[in-house]
Amino acid sequence: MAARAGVSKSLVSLVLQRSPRVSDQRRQAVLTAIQELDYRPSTAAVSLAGTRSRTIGVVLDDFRNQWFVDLLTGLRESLQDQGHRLVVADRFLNTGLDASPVEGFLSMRVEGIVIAGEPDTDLAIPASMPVVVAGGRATLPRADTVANDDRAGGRMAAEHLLSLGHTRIGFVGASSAASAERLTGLRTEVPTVVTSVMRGEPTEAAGAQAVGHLLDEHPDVTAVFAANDVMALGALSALADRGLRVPEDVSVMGYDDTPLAATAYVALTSIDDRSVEIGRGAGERLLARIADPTAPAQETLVEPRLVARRTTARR
Amino acid sequence: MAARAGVSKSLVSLVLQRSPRVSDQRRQAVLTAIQELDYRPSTAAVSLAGTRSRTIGVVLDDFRNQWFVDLLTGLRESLQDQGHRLVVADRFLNTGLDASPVEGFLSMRVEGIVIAGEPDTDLAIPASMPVVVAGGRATLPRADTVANDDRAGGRMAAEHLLSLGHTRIGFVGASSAASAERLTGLRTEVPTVVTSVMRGEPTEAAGAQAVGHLLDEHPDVTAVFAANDVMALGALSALADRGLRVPEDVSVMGYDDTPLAATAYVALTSIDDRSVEIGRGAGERLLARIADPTAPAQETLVEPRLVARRTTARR
DNA sequence: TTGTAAGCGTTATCAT
DNA sequence: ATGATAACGCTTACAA
Repeated sequence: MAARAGVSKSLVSLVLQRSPRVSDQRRQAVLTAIQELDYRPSTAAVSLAGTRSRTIGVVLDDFRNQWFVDLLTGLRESLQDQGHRLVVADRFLNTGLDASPVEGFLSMRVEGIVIAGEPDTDLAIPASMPVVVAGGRATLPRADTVANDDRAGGRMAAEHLLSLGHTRIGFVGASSAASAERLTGLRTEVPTVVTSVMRGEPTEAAGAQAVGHLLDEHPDVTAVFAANDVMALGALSALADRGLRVPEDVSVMGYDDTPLAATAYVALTSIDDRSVEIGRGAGERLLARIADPTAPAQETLVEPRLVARRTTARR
Repeated sequence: MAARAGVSKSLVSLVLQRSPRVSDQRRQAVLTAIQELDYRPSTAAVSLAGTRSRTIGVVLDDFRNQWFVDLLTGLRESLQDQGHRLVVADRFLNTGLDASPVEGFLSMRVEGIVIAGEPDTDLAIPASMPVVVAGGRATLPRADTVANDDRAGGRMAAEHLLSLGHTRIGFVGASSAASAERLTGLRTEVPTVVTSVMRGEPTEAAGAQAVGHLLDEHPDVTAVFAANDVMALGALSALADRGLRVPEDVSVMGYDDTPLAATAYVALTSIDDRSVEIGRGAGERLLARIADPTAPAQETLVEPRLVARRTTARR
């Protein structure tokens, strides 16, 4: 390549790395040659020859969870802007070629890994690899963690419903750590809360069933806090099926502030888990970890935020 | 590395490539050495030394459009299973480092690119790069295209509504090619269709507004076909605001069969655009294109499928 | 079937 | 400020 500019490869390399120790004249020569040849440095060669790959791997637990969109935004702000390339994979993206997404990342010699969501315990990440878990509750052995403060979110939900005059408050959840934490938060403010916690995944069906049980046992409940938006949606269905109006008869709120909740049609009051912030924080932690691999693992909690919409109203 | 197995690098290479011309004995030796050393071939070195990168780039127009999840599933089936690595980027994923996701892909020496959704016209893809547009209407110059047959979908919507006894049918859309095609399909079966097409993006708000106009002018409409699920959602809102029940007073259907439509709460009748199938098809086309770069660009239409749910009912 | 040696396109270390 | 040269970790003829 470099022949075109009439200089050595080393000089090209220096220009590419924006080194200041290059005369403007030579720099220009190289730059024009790059233009003319439509030249792009081979990432393969760069990461092979260089000391760092400048690449960070992001493992998504599931592309269907939309919160990763915001998480990525945050990660970009803290990582990409520092000159790192982001490579995204979900649990299945390159299986077959690799046993797990992590395999692929290791082959790519990524400098660090972000696990978005609940980490698979059997991910087999070498101890030397900097890792941060973003948004997941389960903490990986030596990994930093940046997550939503679910307990604070539960308290916020309580405060919101109390401020609207509700006293008979119900909770519907499932068997996840997040659900449990959110209930704990709620309970600190509303000790009298009545609950219906389903076993298994927090699905729409589970939400519908749970709210059914709840109302069977406590028909006087005037507000329901669901462990997440999907369950809240199930609750809305079940309530409608029973002829109960939301929010006139029963107030409903969810958690996560998913796009679903934000639609005008659903307009669900929810707790925003601040995914962008979590992403940014995770990126920063990862950089710190890379800079100092011996630093002790840290757990950061991000304060959530209430988003009031149409499904909650004054009693 | 290879020293551990007591063989040459070439032999290791052969084993890695699953070459049959290796004695079982040596192969075993290499395999155990790999285990013991926890060795992983460097993708950088592999793609630098090899003739092919075995990598395909996928450009998503927007991570917020969930249909790419299914598209990826299809792509995996046709591409990944053929030994190709998938690298996903959206329009913003690595900008800053690269001018566009395509820049990054070129640096990675991808063997082909899949544009998922509407292609940015200024993507600047070299003529020599195999490209297929998956799911987008706008066709890139020399690119193959695999897309949903929107016109057929429009006809299906018509048949569905007609079979339910509707005769006064309305359409709400926006200014996108897909919207126009879907209307065209509808119109072939229902020439008397009344329409309300908004300028701009097909958003929930646009859907609500459009259905408002439609009912103002044609209060006798008994069924509304929206250009997509999001607009349909807007329509549902507007209808509810007017005190009209769905489907008792008005039937509503959308297009795309998004996760939203599939929820029990919304239960929207929709047209499934068969994204998995589109992904698989796009992958196959891309492989064909790579195999024969001179082949003329082809346009493939995938037949959609009606998914009847609660928002449409017999008149 | 296995080994040898020459690259692949960069960066990095010395020189100059 | 610039260049020569040796890596980087593989693949791929070509030899043996």
